[in-house]
Amino acid sequence: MAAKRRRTAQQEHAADVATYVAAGGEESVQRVITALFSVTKKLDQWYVRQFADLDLTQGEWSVLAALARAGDTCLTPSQLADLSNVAPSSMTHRLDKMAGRGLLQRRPDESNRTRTLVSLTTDGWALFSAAVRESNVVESDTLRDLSDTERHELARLLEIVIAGLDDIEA
Amino acid sequence: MAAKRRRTAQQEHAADVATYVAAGGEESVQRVITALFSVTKKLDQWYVRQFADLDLTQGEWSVLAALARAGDTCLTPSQLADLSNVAPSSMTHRLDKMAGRGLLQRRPDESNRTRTLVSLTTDGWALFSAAVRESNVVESDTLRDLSDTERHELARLLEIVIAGLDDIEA
DNA sequence: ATCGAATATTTCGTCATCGAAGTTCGACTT
DNA sequence: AAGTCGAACTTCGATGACGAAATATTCGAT
Repeated sequence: MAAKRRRTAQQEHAADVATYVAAGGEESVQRVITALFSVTKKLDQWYVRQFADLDLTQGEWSVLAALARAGDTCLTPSQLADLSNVAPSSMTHRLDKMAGRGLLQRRPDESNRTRTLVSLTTDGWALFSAAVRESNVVESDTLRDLSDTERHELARLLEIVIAGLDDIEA
Repeated sequence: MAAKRRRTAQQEHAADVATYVAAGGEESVQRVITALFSVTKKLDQWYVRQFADLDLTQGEWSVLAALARAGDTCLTPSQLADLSNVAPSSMTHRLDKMAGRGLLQRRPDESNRTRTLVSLTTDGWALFSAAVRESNVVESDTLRDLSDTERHELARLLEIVIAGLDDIEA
């Protein structure tokens, strides 16, 4: 039962923020960033479990999702490596395995033969869809205490952040 | 210049959400979750770069941060593995390395000699503090388009989510 | 008191990932 | 038109992470 916990997640979170502030972080920044990672960390744990049912690692999922988001457009191994936050050399073996399972296919780019074009197979799309519907369950649970208005507001604020992300690294 | 991009991050994000919804996800859920991971993914990229300056991998950072958040309380390797989202067996070598660098120390627990207690050294605390101040820079940049009121609201909404996290897995 | 189950840590074999070097191809220069 | 530079992908050696088994200690039951 939840009442047995000595410290609630809220108190835990507040203490963590205090630690980062004491070490030199700004309060208004750390409060948001720490909360962000608390949520995604829990989500990551659940993804590992759920994807195991589908014989899918997080690395494979990131490839699957990147290709699905690209829609009809084929992607190159380099692009997939970028989108998956992984070294290009790591993508070779990962694509080998996934192609072996029939999730995707590689074909040479006719217009530029140094490139390889990767696209999802029907099985790949089916697995993507299954994974989305599975993960939507825990994601929905995660947000269950937020009203529709609050979800909308949360999305709006995060989208403001996203809009500014690409201009920062310059 | 930002105007050169064909699709803005906003449009990209909207298209991604549409893909997940088409695959069977709920719109109000996917809009939030997708945005969440967009932000943390970019942050992760920056952390890798910044921590490289301090000779720190993300795995080592998670150990450092967990010990710092624990404050005076010592943690066991198992607890650190849980908090870092890695297998307990992976923690052994990681602690070996960090102890070798003088960042932390291991000592046997007198009251239960199957346990080992890990705590930060002065050097460990110093590195933690340096890392927090470094990462606060990009984190602050990330939130630069949000007003104080908006940051507060964003933190508030995320904290609602956090408060419900522990009751879900049951 | 002793035996058995449970917990905490480490060791070991295997696989994934990384960075660097190698290979092949396209683009640009002269 | 040949040569050089750069880009894309792969191969290779080394490091890190995982799961299963081994070791050591505690707790509970007979």
